[in-house]
Amino acid sequence: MSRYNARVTEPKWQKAWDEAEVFKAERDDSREKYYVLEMFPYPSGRIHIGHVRNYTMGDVVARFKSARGFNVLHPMGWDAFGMPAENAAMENNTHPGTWTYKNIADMKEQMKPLGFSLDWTREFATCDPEYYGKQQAMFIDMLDAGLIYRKNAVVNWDPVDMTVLANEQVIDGKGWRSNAPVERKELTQWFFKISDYSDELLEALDHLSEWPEKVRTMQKNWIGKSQGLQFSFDMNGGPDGFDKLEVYTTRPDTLFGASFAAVSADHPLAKALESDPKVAAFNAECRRMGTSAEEMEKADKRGFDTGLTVSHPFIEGVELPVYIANFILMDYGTGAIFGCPAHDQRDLDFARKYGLDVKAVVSADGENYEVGTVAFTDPGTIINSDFLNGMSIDDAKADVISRIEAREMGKGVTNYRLRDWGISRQRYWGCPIPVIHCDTCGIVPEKKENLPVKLPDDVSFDRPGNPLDRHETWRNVDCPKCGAAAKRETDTMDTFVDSSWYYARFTSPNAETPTDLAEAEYWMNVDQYIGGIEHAILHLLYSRFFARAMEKTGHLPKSAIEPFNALFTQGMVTHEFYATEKNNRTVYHNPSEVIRTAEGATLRTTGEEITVGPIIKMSKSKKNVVDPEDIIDQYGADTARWFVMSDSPPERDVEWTAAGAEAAWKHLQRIWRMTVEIDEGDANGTADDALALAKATHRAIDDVTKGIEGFAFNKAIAKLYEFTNTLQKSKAGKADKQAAMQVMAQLMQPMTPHLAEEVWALMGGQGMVTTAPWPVVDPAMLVDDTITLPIQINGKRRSEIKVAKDLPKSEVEKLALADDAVIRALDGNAPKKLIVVPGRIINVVI
RNA sequence: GCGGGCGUGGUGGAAUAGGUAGACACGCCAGACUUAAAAUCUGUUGGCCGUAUGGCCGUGGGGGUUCAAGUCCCCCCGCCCGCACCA
Repeated sequence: MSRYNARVTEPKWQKAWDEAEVFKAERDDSREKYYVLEMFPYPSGRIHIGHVRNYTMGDVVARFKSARGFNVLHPMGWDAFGMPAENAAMENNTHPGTWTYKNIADMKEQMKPLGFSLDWTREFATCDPEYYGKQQAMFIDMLDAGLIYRKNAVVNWDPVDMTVLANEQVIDGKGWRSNAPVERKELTQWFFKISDYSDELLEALDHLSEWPEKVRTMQKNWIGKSQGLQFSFDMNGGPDGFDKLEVYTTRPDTLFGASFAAVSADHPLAKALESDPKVAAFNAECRRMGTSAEEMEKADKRGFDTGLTVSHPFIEGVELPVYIANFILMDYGTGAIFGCPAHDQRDLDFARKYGLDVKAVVSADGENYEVGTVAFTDPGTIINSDFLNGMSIDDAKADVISRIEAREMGKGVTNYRLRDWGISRQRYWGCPIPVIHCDTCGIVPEKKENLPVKLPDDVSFDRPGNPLDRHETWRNVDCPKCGAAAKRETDTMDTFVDSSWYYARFTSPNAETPTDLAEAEYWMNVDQYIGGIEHAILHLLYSRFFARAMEKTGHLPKSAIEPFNALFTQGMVTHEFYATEKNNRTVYHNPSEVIRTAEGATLRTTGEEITVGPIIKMSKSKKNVVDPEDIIDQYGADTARWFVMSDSPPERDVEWTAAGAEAAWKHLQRIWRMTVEIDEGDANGTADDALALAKATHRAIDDVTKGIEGFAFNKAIAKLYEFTNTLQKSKAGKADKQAAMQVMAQLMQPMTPHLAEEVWALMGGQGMVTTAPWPVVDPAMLVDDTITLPIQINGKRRSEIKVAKDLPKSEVEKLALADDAVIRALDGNAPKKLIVVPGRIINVVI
């Protein structure tokens, strides 16, 4: 019996597809298009089994839609700018570009054998000058359109390396290389005005019906629309220019419970008080935390009593102390708050720590009570609040706002948590911001005909900091406007900018302009976008904004402002990890170095005992990565593809196990064996068997189609297993089995295209299965005349009866009461209740 | 800390709209084939009690609604993702 040899078969079919150019996408206005896109990878150098899963999902959809007659666009490219290239440059003394393009070549080499239906003619990398030059052109247009501006913002500053650090490079408040405590430093930075679109981005979420609810909720919360009150307290004893303190609150109803006011350490007031060394020291301490919100919120609540007070607007003679506090974000609201400890947990923690009053002003039952360690944040009635007493929270909010407005102390405002998008990066390996700073003309965009502003190649990474800053010939240019000596902007763009429009570039990857509107009109939107849940907020929100900004500047049609029609977020691939201890240091081992048994694990080379760690996301640092190349070498691409699609639902994490891969391989071998057996098999069979097989075939078509359409690939595969079992046991004749096996090949094609081609060819299929139309289900073949109804007695399943599909309810009741188990249970009595759910279940209540 | 999600046999998981919990697969066990092993095929397999008909218990834990709860409601626990300069 011939064994299926993936190593020979897979390259053969890949060559055939290439030669027939079956995956090349071309605009054809007479055909309906379908655009499938997986989030493009960062070229780290190795593909990862997580990539295989991501791209296989996209490939299944692409191949399925293609079989369904759509004109499919399924492109691939590289998210190629970013810090790892610079880190590699520092470590290995290579140029980031050399490193990146080598990685791209390596990864492409690893992806090709997987047989994805990708149109490689559209490939690009975001670090190609042809790509980032178009991005610069759009930057200039967006600057003209008022979508970009400059303002001061804080960055993590490493005082030893004299460089800006990313949040992930700050570890416990220290620089990752220098180990020096980081400082917060203000720099003038470039921003996209995403906040202009806060409300629109929020409203439009409601129409993204094919996005996961959880992603929409996360974005909604991120945008964080709130109705609140912005008003000024009169301040007592403040420094010059600080006779007022402006605060923002979403709980004006709790104003009578206020017991303190607090400002951020970055607030102008806090800075103005820094002549006091104690204030300066406290502020410096707060600023030592790095810039991430997470760090600030996790830190112990701490405050500094400034000795200043503010007057309560409604309670004569009451003054509240003003603190500088480490948990107030300067970026949200006004950077200053009033604290009502009874009804906000952070304020309560703070108040308990500093011995401030805690007065309940909202009560569930209208009665007064003592607040313990948990703030009361539920709805209720206002108490202890003078003219607000007895009101609901909403009425009290409205009342306080109107009174404050009447006294001209402030006003009700709509506030958003969403901040403008800071895109300045003080780094080399990114898209240069195409502007020039001229002493006379100010900020002048580069002339479009001079684009791209290319990154200079002659740079060194032997010292920290941005090489562009010290590159004199690159930096010193003539002002495009007046011709005087001027300086180029040395900040480059956040890599999120690169990934905010690549989907649009794929529709016309060689256009002289950023997009070709006719192509964009035809191919946009992305019909199915697939990627990791970790991108739920930033990448997806930025892309939604950027599409709008592109539309405003004429680079996308109006119809494409919401670029992703459907979104699917897939889970990670996980694996247990292996560790040994050496000299008190943990050493991690790759799964390929390990012999794993049911009891434990040993090192392949030395037989040393190994600790088996929990199942976690595959990561380089824990070395628990499985190399797809090894899997392909051992079993072939189809096995890898089949395995990552089977078992786990795609939105959930999947654990890579050697046993699972082995099982996938066995199944594919079994399919091939069956194919050969059918080919060599008996022509004779009965009509009954033929009908049963045909029914099973149509059942399989229906199930697999629904499975793929619903992104339930694991269920589609389970149905294919069932169909395989049925087909193997079938006594139908050769022609009938061949027909069934052809359908099997068609249904398997999206998952295991190479094997499917081979099966299709041997079973006499016309042409390639990759280009064959999807099989059509005959609904008449799905119908069964009789159904089995379970009988419950008091809610527990005790028996079952077979009845005709459309037997009337009264007849079903009679049959149920005649059932042995029911007669026994009733013991001559009448049932209390008899519930018949047609087609579903019978429940006899005794 | 805040926001979002997930939790079902030994394992991965299935279960339209509240209606048979455990489809399908792995593993285990038993059998067939084989000198033997591998491969393959067949069968069994949630736990406990029972020779058996059968009974009880079971979807992270606790409570509730219902004729009926994995599914709905309340409380709790554990794990994962994000938190704006990682990509």
